[in-house]
Amino acid sequence: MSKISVGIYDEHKLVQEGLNVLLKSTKDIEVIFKACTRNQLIDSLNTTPVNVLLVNVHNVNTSFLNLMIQINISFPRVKTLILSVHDDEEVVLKIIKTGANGFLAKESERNELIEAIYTLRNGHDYYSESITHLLLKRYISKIQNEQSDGVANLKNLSSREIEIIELWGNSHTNREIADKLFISVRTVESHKNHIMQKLNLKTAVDLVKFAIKNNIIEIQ
Amino acid sequence: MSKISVGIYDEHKLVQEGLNVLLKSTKDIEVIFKACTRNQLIDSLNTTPVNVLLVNVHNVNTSFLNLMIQINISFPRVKTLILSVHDDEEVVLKIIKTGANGFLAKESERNELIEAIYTLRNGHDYYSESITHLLLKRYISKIQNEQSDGVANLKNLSSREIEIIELWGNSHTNREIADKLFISVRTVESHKNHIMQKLNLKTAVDLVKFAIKNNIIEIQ
DNA sequence: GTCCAAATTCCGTGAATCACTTATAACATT
DNA sequence: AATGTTATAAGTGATTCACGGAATTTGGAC
Repeated sequence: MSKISVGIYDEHKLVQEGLNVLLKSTKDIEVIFKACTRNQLIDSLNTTPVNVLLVNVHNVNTSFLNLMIQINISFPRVKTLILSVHDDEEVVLKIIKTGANGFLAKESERNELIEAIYTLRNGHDYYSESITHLLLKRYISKIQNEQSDGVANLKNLSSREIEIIELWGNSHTNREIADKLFISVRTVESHKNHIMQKLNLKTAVDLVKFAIKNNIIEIQ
Repeated sequence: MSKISVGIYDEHKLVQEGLNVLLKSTKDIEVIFKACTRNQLIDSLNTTPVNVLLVNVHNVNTSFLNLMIQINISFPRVKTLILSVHDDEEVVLKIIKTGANGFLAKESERNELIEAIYTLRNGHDYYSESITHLLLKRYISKIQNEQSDGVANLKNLSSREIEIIELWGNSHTNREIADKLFISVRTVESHKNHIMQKLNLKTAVDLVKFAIKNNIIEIQ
């Protein structure tokens, strides 16, 4: 197997050099370029689209995120490995959303860096343990809350009211609902009004959102 | 620290006994009851709400999932640890959604079982490695796809039309949208009509669903 | 430049829905 | 008996929908 080509992007020259030294002693890895600015980085990638791009991010702002999105779209074969001291959920999520293939948290050491680079070259993603924990925690609480929300907030609504939202949420008009339930259109309206009051919603759009969030209706 | 009380639920007597033997030799763990049927299980939990409930699931069907939901709601302090040979994403997700606190895949061994029980008793969740990988993979692809999905289906809509849906989807009335964009209410209506035609949608509810699916609007 | 298709703007009309209020009977809770 | 919730229904005026037509602008294609 040929060597793994790596590019380094870091705005701090010194840190960049440090990373370079860390990698230099591994003979399967070859650092092809080191970039300090965005233009340098794009230029370097255009001439040599490396296997793995090591990105050390200091400030996670919109322009950085856009840069990452651009790179991941323009150079899909270049695997991006993020190095960041930021480990709060929001930031990590934002970065991963840009399409990053790996993420090393601040406690990662040299051997983990090497391992991550190998993993990325082999086509897999690598996230260091604290990051996976973070994501998992969030994901699990997310999918579990989908459920419990679906039970909790609904307790205020009567079964008839839920029935109305279900039908309406499945694209039936008030007329159709009324016919189906053998009640008048006005009653259907009344039920909906009560629901809106109970849930303190402004528009019909809000009600649809609520119904989706609480698994009363589905997005097909 | 007092012993960890454990309940075992397994429909197969033999397997149940096997689990019991595995735990018996650990002196910090005390198996309080073993249940074969749902009624037995509920009764046992009512008399002794154990620290950890070990559930070996054979068939993941709706009635099992409902049982788990019921238990996790009725006995929030009982931590449920799922044992399952099923490791396909759908099944695992369904089970975790019931509120399970831990999940051991088929390749887990005795020491992992013990570790998981300790972890649960200490108030944390435990998911064996293959499960965390599964979930992470799904989650990451999910949050990364949120990005690209938002671009695709919209190509038929003009930018003005998208603007309209965005505002409308964020709970603005036609009147508000008209004022904001300095156009008449009728124009707003026209745009929405065009959109409905283009996308072949029946009701406003459908449009909300479309907008959510395509990340034009968010469920907060 | 000319022409065409699409985008954007606006309106008419009648039906449907919304927002807010009132009201009654049934039923459960206290 | 008093109170509260639910399900039902309606009045009224404002808003929105559904369907139609139409004028103006804009961006390409020829």
